[in-house]
This record gives sequence, C-alpha cells and structure tokens, in this order.
Amino acid sequence: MPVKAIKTDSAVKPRSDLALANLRRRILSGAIAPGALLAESAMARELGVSRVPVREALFALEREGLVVFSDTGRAFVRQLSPRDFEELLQLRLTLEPMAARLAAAQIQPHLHALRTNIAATRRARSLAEVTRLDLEFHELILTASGNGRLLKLWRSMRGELELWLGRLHRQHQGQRLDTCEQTACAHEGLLKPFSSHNASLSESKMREHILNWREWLPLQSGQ
Amino acid sequence: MPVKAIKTDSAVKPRSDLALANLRRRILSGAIAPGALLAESAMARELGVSRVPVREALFALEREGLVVFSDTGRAFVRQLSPRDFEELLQLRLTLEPMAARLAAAQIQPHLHALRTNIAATRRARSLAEVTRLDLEFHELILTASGNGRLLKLWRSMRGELELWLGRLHRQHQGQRLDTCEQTACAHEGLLKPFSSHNASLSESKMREHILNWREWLPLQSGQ
DNA sequence: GGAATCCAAATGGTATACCGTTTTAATCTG
DNA sequence: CAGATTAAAACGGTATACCATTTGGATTCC
Repeated sequence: MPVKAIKTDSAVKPRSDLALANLRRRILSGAIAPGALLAESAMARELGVSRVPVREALFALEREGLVVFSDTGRAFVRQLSPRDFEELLQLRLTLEPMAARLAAAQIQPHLHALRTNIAATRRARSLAEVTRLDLEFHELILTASGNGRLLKLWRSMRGELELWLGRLHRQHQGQRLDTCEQTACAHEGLLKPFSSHNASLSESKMREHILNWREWLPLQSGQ
Repeated sequence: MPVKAIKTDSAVKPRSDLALANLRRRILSGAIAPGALLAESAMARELGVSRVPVREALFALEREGLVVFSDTGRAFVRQLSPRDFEELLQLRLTLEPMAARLAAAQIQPHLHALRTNIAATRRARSLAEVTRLDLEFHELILTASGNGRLLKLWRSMRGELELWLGRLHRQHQGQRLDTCEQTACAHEGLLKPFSSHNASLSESKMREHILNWREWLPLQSGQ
C-alpha cells in the first residue's frame, strides 16, 4: 500500500463539466434570455475558470441544441420558433413509436424503473418536475429499445424540448396543474402493451400518446 | 472605398477546419487504422498547428461518429461492429422514408440536382465515388424534406456509414463494379413517385430501396 | 515465471498571453 | 437628422506553458 495516503478514486471534476452544468441550468431556467450573447471571457470571469473549459462547454451545448454559433464564432442562447417545435414533434412521432416497437420485446428489466417514474410523477409538485419526469419516462423507453444510436438521437433533441417546454410553462404559470395525474395515467396506459410484449400495439399507442400530448400544449407563443 | 486595398471577403481558413478535414480524410481512407490512438500532441506536430485546433477537430469528429473518447479523455478511431451497422440501418429505415414522404410535396426545386447526381453516378469510375454520390443523393432527399433537424440527424449518421462502407470496399476490392448502373437505376426509380408528388408511394419506395441496398452488401466482416 | 510495484515518458486539462477580426459607439459628413 | 467613417473596446482563434493523471514497461519481489 502506498505511503501517499488514500487515493480518492478520482472524483476530479473537470472544470468544463462545471461550466457546462452551470450554463445549461441557467439557460433552461430562463436566467439567460433567448438570443443573449454568451461571451467566453465574461462566462470565464463569472465562473472563475479560464476560457478553455467555457469554450468546450459551449460546443457541448451547441450539440444539445441550447446554443447556436454565428458565422463569426459567437455563441448565443438558442431561439426556437413554433416551426422548430413542429419539426421536433415530427421526429418524435417517427423515432419514439419505433423505439416502442423495439422495446416491447425486452422491456422486462426496465419495468421497475418505469413504474417508479410513474409513481414519482403522481407525487410531483411542480410543472417543471412533471416535465422532467415525463421526458425521463420517454427516455427510458428509448433506452429499452436497445438501439444506442436511437437513444443518442433522442438525447440530441431533448435539450431543445426542455428549452421549449420551460419557456412555455413560464408563460402560462399556474395553468394545468392537473397535468400530474393525466401524465401518470397516460404513461400507465402505455405500459400495458409493453408488459404483454405486443410490439405493434406498443408502437401505435406511443404514436397516439405523443399526438395527444401535443394537443394539451398551449401552442401559441414564439421565441 | 478604403485605402487599405481590397478586402478579400474573408477566405480565412481556421486551422481547426484544416485539422478536421485532414483527420477526416485519413480516417475515412483507412490511413489511420480503426482503434488507433489520436494523440493531440502528435497530430498537432504533424499538422504544424497547436493542440487547440486539433482538440476542436477531435470533438467535431466525435460528433460525426468517426472518433470516440475513452473515459480518460483519449481519442481513438471509431471501431464499428456489424451490430452498429444494423442500428444505423434501422434508423435509416425510419428516417429516410419519413423524409421521402415529406419531400414529395416540395421536390420540384431539387429535381435538377437529383438528376445531375444520377447522371454523375452513371459516369462514376470507382466504388468510392459511387458511394459518395449515393449518399449525396439520399442527403438531397433529406434536404428536400424541409425538416432541418431531420437533416441534422441524418448527417450525424453519415460519417459512420461512410466509415463502414469504406472499410467494406477495401476488403472486397474489384467486386461489384456494376454497382454504378444499379445504383443509378434504383435512384431513377425513386424519382418517379417524387415527380408525381405521391407521398405515400415515395415513402414505401424509399423503404424498399434501403432494404434492397442492404441485401447487396457483403455482410460479413467486422471492425 | 508471474504478479505486484514503481518510475519515466506521454497525454490531456487548463491557465495565460498575443493577435487579427468583429462589434459597437462615437464622430464626422452631407 | 440620417448615413457613412473611424477608432476604441470586445471578442474569438490559437500558440505556449504548466501541472496532475494516466500509461506502459522495466524492475522487483514472492
């Protein structure tokens, strides 16, 4: 055993991860407005790190869809139009039913996590929490599909979804607090065809579920 | 007019783009073997630039699927298994028929480019060129779909496809030189339902086309 | 001979510094 | 006052340097 004392495994937090988490949180919470400039120097100063990790974080955020770069290399908080949201929905309507079909055959090991998620949804105390759990439920299905790339594609859209939903909720505070139970029920309904390993029914139910979900949303508003 | 002489618009080549293009070419051509370590310092020395632009290029290549990072941050040339390729095909079978359906309504402005592509495919002199034109044809459809995110998702898979196909061709040199005409014909067949704006037929023909294409490939081999 | 140990070289993460370009705003011009 | 000009500040791209960790192999030990 080395004299050097205990090796703490690692637990070394890269500063770029710190910057990433910080910026992501502030963008999703709306603390940084859509369209705002994310200057490397300013962010670095705020976070007490150098520009290099900030730079990496910005690239990562671009991949998540939360940030866009101008042609001169400046980073801005992503702005979304209703059109953007429709595009995302179109993709969900293709990818998620596919995931549901694939997942039906091998859902067993994931059932516990799914049920836990539904229970947590019922106990959720805020719209933001319901949204997070909702997306998590869907991501669990994507995971269960067994197609790693499919999951990756979904994750690359998740940031944009959260961005849009967060802004939507902030514009309609207090409304639709019943979403909690509705979401839980809808997800429970999805679980049935999964449990019986019915692939084609899982697929069509998922498509229907996403279409319904779309109807619930207040669709107006821009940015 | 400024005294300072002519402003050459820009034409300033970022060194990171140079590094990106160089590495991409060498990886796709097989000059750098699958699984090989891509050390930042070595690449920087070779290219005569500092590590910073190399670093950026590596991140970009990771996004393209040509490079993977170990948990300690080292970059390696991507290795692909038959399973990976099957996942890609599953996704193509979902995304491209969808793109075809959407594109059918608004294919008009893209017909010329598509026909030019087919003509070029007929004149292609190497398997690599056919592959490039083949992928370009499909990317044109994705573009015509009008869903920008759909195109982005496709592009994030394109690198992996090229990687796999390149390796496959190098293992079966000289075979299937008739692919040239076959590909052109298949693509011409696809063009018909597009021209008549038949969305559902475009969709199913595209699905069929991809399935056929899969059959043509020599499926064995790993890495 | 095989496994644990240890050390030197290699590697990645990050801070700092420099430079050309882009922005921005103040100034000038009509 | 509106538009063009220009100069200063801000910003991004990149080179260099330093440090902690990782790696790979030589060495040691059993």
